[in-house]
Amino acid sequence: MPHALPVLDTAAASCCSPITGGVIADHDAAALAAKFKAMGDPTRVKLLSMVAASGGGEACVCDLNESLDLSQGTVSHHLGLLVKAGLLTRTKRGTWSYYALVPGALPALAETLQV
Amino acid sequence: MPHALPVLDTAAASCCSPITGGVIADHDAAALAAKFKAMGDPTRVKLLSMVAASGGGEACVCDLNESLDLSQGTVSHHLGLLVKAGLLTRTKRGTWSYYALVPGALPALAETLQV
DNA sequence: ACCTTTCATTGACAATCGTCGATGATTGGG
DNA sequence: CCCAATCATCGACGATTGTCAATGAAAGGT
Repeated sequence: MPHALPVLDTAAASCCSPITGGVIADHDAAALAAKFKAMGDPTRVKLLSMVAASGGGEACVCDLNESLDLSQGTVSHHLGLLVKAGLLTRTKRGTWSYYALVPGALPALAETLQV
Repeated sequence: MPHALPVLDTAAASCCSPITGGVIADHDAAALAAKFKAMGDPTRVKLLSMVAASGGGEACVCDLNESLDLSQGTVSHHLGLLVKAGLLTRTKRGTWSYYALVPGALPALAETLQV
């Protein structure tokens, strides 16, 4: 390739190593960020942990509420965010609401962090 | 166990399955949430991806800047947040700044998401 | 010595977030 | 039929966030 632009060439050589590939697409970056954002709050991390650790993989709001020292409305709000992010599911049985992990959601996220 | 409190017992049986254990401690929840929060923005996810995909594991700001359609100051701000969160390191060489992944930081996070 | 380049930092602004109290919607029981 | 319990939703508030334009700091080249 004759007539390459020498100015650009030397500039690149002196400073920048090109991004070699594997850079995430905009759409995927947004989707990933949305899930991480949902986990970017201590209360929601604790909620996920409680649900994951609860027997049968399900937890009732009455459990989650009383061990969090937050108003009931606030806890409900956090749970709603986790559902909207695709990390939890909500099932109403009678008067009670039960939350469970979306199967595979957290492992799928973990995958994106592996080398 | 005689003399268990029947009211509490039946209440628990009708509603709540107890958190069986393994619930994350407050301090750990906060630490985890801080890292996830740092990844809870599309721009920062792309930055991490670019650094991870760059040759030699290092990326210069001049690279990162020009492919992001954001002001230089904004990109620098995001990079600073990722450094503060313990996900990236910054090394100045001459006029240029190079960012690299903190070794093991992302795999450690991935570990916390595994079943 | 000056000027340019590279990058971090500051100040400012709108937008979003976490929280609460209060209200609303369902369900179950007397 | 009404009442109590469970939980979601709403309105409001202070605090934090993402962004930019502008400025500051340090290094290199001429």
